[in-house]
Amino acid sequence: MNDPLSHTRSKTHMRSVSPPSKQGIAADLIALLVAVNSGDPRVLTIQDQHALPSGPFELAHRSLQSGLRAWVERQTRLPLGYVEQLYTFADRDRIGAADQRVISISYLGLTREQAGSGRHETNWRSWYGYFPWEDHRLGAPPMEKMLRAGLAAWSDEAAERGSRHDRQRRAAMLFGFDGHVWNEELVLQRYELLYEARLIPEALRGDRPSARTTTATVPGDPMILDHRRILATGIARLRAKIKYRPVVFELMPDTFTLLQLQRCVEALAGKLVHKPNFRRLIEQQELVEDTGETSQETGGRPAKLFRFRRAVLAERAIAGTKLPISGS
Amino acid sequence: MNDPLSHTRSKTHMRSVSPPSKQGIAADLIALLVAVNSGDPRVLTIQDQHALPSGPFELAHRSLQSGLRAWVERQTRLPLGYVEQLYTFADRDRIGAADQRVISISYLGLTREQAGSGRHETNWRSWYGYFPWEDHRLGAPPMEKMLRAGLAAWSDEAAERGSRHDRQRRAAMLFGFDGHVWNEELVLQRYELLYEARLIPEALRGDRPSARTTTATVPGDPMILDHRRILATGIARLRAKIKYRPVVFELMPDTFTLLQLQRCVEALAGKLVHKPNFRRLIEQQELVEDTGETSQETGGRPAKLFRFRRAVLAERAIAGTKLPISGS
DNA sequence: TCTATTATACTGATGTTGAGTATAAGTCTT
DNA sequence: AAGACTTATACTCAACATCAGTATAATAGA
Repeated sequence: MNDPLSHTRSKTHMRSVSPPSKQGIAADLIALLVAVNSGDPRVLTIQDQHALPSGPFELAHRSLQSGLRAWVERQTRLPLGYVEQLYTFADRDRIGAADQRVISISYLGLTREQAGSGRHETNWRSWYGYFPWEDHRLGAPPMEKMLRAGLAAWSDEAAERGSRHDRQRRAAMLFGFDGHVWNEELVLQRYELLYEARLIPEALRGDRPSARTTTATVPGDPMILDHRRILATGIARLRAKIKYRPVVFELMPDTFTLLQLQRCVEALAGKLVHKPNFRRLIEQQELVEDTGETSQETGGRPAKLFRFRRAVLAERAIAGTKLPISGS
Repeated sequence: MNDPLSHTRSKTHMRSVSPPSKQGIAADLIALLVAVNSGDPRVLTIQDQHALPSGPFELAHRSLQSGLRAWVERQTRLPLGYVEQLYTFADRDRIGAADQRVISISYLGLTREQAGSGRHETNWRSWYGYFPWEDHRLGAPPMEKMLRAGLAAWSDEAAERGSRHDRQRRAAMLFGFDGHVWNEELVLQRYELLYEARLIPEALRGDRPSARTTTATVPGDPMILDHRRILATGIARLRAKIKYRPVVFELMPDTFTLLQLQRCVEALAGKLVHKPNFRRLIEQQELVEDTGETSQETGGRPAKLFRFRRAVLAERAIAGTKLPISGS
């Protein structure tokens, strides 16, 4: 039998291992670091650049994740509790300039916002600054009217009646128009729809300057390259994950009240939850334990302070856990 | 602060865009193609090599996914319905040889097994040949005794009593020992535990020949590099996905009976489902429509032939769907 | 003392899920 | 041709989870 690792074999075979490409491709590790502060989910950006921090993947790194952990912790001194791979992108048309070619391997990391640590060129920004339409905690945001108008105009652009209907239906389903329910997990799909409808500044980058002003774009800060897409991917992933994995606690201080925990979940999910049900699930699943202390900074009756039961990470590192955010 | 990661730029900034690395890194696209045939979930391999087909990512490709689609469809002539990115690996210690460095971007594709199409150097193999312990359709497989013994021995190797207990607990939770429930989605975690316990041939590759024979490994065919890990990732993903997305139909012929559909789901999940409940959910969710025809090849009462209602892809491309496989 | 605010405990309706049973309509065996 | 066997299909019931609402407790501030 042939040695599958050898580089010298028949050309008619599908290859099991690639020989090193003639032209090497660069690989970047991109970090989406999330913290929650006073009801605001924030991401670490490079100051005034609207860019996510990134570093190259190098031969010295043992693995992708360890490479990421290494440079993030060294540069920011943030304690990275939870880290997971998000997605790998390499779209030629999505990075603005057509000549470079980079593979972007993005990671999501959860941490606590810490003042005065790490480099000062970095900044924590609310993710709703980039995605104002994703915050439904106070009901549909005011700017939704603009979204709706822009998407309606885009639908009307379609040539056939069938595809016009199709666009309308997709917009309605994703954004919860016309009696459709708002599903907070569809962050990426909504962003991609707006991109397709050219309501997102990033989508207009390839245009010639003369053509740029024809369409009005929607509120929400753009980012460099396809970083806003990575952010959308991360928000979607996190909103899905908090429902069945106890990852919220990575974002909480050591002790907290149940309302604080609830506010954190609501900040991430972008929608409010039913208080009694939230408490019931948290307690019934024994995710937290009483510290015996109380917090009087609530403005009302003092609240018990709880602490995450670290033991659950061992008990159900695997099996699962539920947070009460209505499924659909 | 020193930045050992940067080659060229100011030492005080985190970078937002990498300059092309001096030393290019090769990127491979690895395809995990799945089909189900007569109750057997199969993966496309390169003949006699126990390797997944792969191809290099090239500058000509518009995106990673389109690159993959292009060469898979060209080389195999398989209709790739559903394709999704699995994971990106680049672990130095997991590819056998320490000198090469490749980023592997793996994709999962669903298709129907077709005879005589494409290259003949390829082969469909049951995935349970690689993961015999994952098939619980007839209850726990006989080889589970070996697994259990091997894991027990590994637990006993631990120095402290605490880590001994920890190992035992992890093994029990993942494999469903001691009253723990079997969770079919934990394919990857189980594989990684066996790898850590050195019960998997792939884990012994770095060893010196003299040390190799000390441990007995567990049944199940090994694959080259870390391809078996990619397979584990794909099985896990698919087992999770069929529960809330109508992807099973990508694996079915145009018309089918409800029992055929059930057998397909069971083949993927590796466990049996309750027939009445399965039918109830399928019909109540209007995933299928009656063709008016019947199949008499059942051996009993003729069964109605159904067809997937393609409309649901538009209706809930997004919203979700449920298949009845007990959650935990 | 009254009011506003938050914490905490309980209740009922509704929906989902898991499991069991009964009947129908064919094939196969003798 | 009768009976056994196999598969299809329809229905029922209990357990449990989820959603929404209400009631009471304990603090701060007017």
